[in-house]
Amino acid sequence: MPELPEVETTRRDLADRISGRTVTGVCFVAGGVSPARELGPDEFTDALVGRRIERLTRRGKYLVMHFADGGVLVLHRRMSGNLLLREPGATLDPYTRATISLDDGRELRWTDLRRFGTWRLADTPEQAIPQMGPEPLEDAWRADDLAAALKDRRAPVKAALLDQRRVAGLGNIYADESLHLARIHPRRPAGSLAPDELQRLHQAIRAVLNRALDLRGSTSSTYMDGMGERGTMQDEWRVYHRTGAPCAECGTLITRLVVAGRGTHICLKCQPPPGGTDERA
DNA sequence: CGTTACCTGAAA
DNA sequence: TTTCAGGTAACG
Repeated sequence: MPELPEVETTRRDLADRISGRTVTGVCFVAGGVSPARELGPDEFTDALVGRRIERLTRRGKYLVMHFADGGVLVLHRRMSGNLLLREPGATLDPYTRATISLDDGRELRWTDLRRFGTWRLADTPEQAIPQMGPEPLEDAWRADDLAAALKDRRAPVKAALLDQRRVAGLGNIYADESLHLARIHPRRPAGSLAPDELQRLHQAIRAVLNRALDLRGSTSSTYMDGMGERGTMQDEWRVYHRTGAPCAECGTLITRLVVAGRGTHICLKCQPPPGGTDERA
């Protein structure tokens, strides 16, 4: 899915453009699973129409639309969801599953090829968002916090990075990219990292996420920002989706393996396997 | 802990 | 035809 940088890019694109607008209509495209799983389309529409959008925030990979009455609409894009703001009469976007009409005539469109994305209405964000770890781009997040989150864990460090309860917002792309930048093998037990490795990983996560934010995220197939444009971070991927291509650091060909059930991309020379044993794809 | 399920393709 | 897919929840 869109990970932290992609969700934050969308938030920045849309926040000022939809703040102050009132919802005038909601339409769910018929057929298939609706993003609003908990309420029927009519009920959901009734619950949204007439409410004024006050601001748009983000927590991990969740987008939160705050209404003037204090309630929230919490969106999660999962694998292929996008939230686009379109002008009146704009041509239809592929895989549009739902639309929210605004009082300036513009329309928010929810596109989602795989239909995994979810919308939840709640009184507060906490009601709709599960417990989640710290935001890695906040100043308050230090190497010590990462160390504490990984301490005593025997799970592969990559699995720990993908666990939103330890750090919020990392997904498969930026976990792989961060581990390569930090020169750490994804199968290393999380609790086995030395202090200097934790330091490097902490710094790498920040560097990778900040660079991705500068480049407005990564687009490989379905991701788009709030205006429907592509990000360009994919042009700087070090390992992700680069199986068989040379590592920019040492020229070794990038290997693909499966860790924590996810496709994982590494340079075996830059990221030596744990235990000295040979590791293959 | 790892695996499966959810859904619909796109790419090999 | 088969594999892979940016995420999570549920299951064993």
